Amino acid sequence: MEIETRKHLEARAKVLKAMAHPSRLFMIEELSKGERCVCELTEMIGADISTVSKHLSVLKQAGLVIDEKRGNQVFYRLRVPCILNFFGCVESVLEAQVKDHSSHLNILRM
Amino acid sequence: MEIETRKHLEARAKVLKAMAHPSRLFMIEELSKGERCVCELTEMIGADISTVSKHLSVLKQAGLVIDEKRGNQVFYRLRVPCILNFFGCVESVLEAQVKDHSSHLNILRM
DNA sequence: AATCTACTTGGCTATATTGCCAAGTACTTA
DNA sequence: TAAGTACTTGGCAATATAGCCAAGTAGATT
Repeated sequence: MEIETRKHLEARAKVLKAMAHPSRLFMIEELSKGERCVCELTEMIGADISTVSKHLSVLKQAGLVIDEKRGNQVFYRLRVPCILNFFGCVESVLEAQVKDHSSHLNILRM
Repeated sequence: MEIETRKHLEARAKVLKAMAHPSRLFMIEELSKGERCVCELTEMIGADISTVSKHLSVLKQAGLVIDEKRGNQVFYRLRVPCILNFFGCVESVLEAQVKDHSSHLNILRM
């Protein structure tokens, strides 16, 4: 495999990896509705604020969100709006799994 | 956060996590062109066959691929064709990063 | 200035992931 | 049946991730 290909794959993997956590997915969904401060996300997620802050920093490192300090709060927002379309496909993977599961059940029923 | 929401987020995170590795992204791309046996993928990736086999098993667990044994080879193929559209958005994240980087350079130039 | 609120960062432990080698399975061919 | 090919699985060491607490920073309030 070429070195360029590998670098490109690594860059894409980094973005996906950043999204690949339940709390971070939640944040992305929530931020798709508009900007949120760390304290709002913390309350919704119900983890320690330091944990939430670190998750947000992962999203920021991956280029998915932008932060802006206003007063003593820090607001985060999505940097790329299309992120959400993303989930359509993830859903179809999950639906295919459900389908397979039920067809297994059908086989058992026969 | 509700328990249902959390479960759903975990399911989606699992799919993304399975994709979030350079070699596995490569496999997905390659499989989008058609089925491939483990040995073909192994040669392209250049890792140990056991490593490649384990990566494929991660993709399978996540419901992204299906395997079929024919003779003494095992062929893998994508289970959900839309996976590739996925990457359009990842690309736009990466492009946004490049843009930001170059605007930083512009600032330095001023 | 002292205190409060909202965060970030360091440090730690527990847990998960990665990738290799070695060993096992399952077909195929000699 | 013996040996080869194509895989999968177990086991291990190195590395990365997750989440909490404690400590630090920065702006707001008293």
